[in-house]
Amino acid sequence: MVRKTREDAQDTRDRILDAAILLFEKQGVSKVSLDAIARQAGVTRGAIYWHFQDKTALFSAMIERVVCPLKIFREDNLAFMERDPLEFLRATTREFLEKIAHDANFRRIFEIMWHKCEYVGDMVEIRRKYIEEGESHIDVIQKAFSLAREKNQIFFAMTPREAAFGLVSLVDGMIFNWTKNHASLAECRNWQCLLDVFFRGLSEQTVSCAR
Amino acid sequence: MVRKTREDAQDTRDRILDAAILLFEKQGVSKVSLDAIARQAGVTRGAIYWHFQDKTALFSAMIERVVCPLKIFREDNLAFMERDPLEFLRATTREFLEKIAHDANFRRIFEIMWHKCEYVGDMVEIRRKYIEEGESHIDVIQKAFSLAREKNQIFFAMTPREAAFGLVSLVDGMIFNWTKNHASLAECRNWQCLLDVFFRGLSEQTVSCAR
DNA sequence: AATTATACGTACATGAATGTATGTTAGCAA
DNA sequence: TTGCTAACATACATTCATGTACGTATAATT
Repeated sequence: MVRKTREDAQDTRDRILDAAILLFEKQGVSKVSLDAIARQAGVTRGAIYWHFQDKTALFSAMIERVVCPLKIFREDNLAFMERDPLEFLRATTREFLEKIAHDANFRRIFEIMWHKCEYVGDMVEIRRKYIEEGESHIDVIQKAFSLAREKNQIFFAMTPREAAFGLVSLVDGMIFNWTKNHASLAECRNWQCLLDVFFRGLSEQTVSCAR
Repeated sequence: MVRKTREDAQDTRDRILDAAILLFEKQGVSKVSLDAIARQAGVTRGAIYWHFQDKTALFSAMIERVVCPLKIFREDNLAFMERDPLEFLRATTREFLEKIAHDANFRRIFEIMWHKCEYVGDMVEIRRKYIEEGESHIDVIQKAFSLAREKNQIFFAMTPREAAFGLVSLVDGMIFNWTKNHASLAECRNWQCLLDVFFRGLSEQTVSCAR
């Protein structure tokens, strides 16, 4: 048994990545050996070294497979931002949180990235590439806040940069505590309220009262 | 050279922990060998195994040394909470953030704990013990929110538990993004504003206007 | 049909980290 | 002053993960 068809090979690759998610979540990225991943996937290390250059590349591919199809900041979404930046902020944030809440594999990825991984060496670059640029890149949030204020959708005293930092921090913190222990997973059901708290608090009081 | 005095031994122990902080931050907890720590501290592995049972115990001691003298939730502070819960929340949060902002060694600990450490096995228990219970244990925050509402200091629609989760998430997220890349460290100068945003947004609008 | 490249499995060589066992010296108590 | 033990250093055994070289059979290509 060797030399599978292309689809079989793709399936093997996927099984390797699935096995990696499982083991990384259980034992942490650095403590999982390639042999353990191989055995979990029902193959040998040879298969892993065929599909991936090394453990880092495997990790990177694992992230990429889940993050890339998301594409929150794809082009049509950017058009959405131009049209209604405030709703864009709410919608993308909601979409992101909903995804984490309901997509188990997606949530596992974040559990790994936030709690079962050490960001040193190549890992720093990987995080920057897939998470910051792909998901919550603060520049986009900042621009949306800037536009929202220009369009008189919301008024706030701080800079758009600071507002963006605040929103990202709140969301990141929620996900962080959310994925930390599954116990608090249920409590986060009404993250919507907490987002409302942020946006309401961000608005100046005149606006808050006028509403 | 052997058999130092008791003070020398304590100094050796401290130097080992300092070396561990340095290397953990640079290379991540799991990638740092005990030999590397020993060499950085100017001793051998023998010294480490004398002072600590193993790497996990060393890590635990490293955290404990920095976290324990903090004691945000010590008894007099709990009395403070009973007296003025809302100010207690603001003050402890501020104290905590100030500490991280200005105490380099303290910040390094959090950089390690949030970005250079994998929480599996024993590490889960260590995090729970020193960080959750010692720093931002949500139960205390929750109780403060509950008291603040009883004393008519603040009105909010959600449960105290949810409010506490929100505050902890915001602070955690700020620290997370703060320690992630030192670039955003400067941006967090006005975290005070972001906390105001949260507390203002938390308040019902009637109160917000009345103020 | 023959060839070639693919998709792995197998085997080995290397290095590195851990734990422990044992040595050694100098403070400290009697 | 003599043990005794604290505070390490040294040495060794074991395990384990990695990388690579090589084998191999089959799908794809020609």
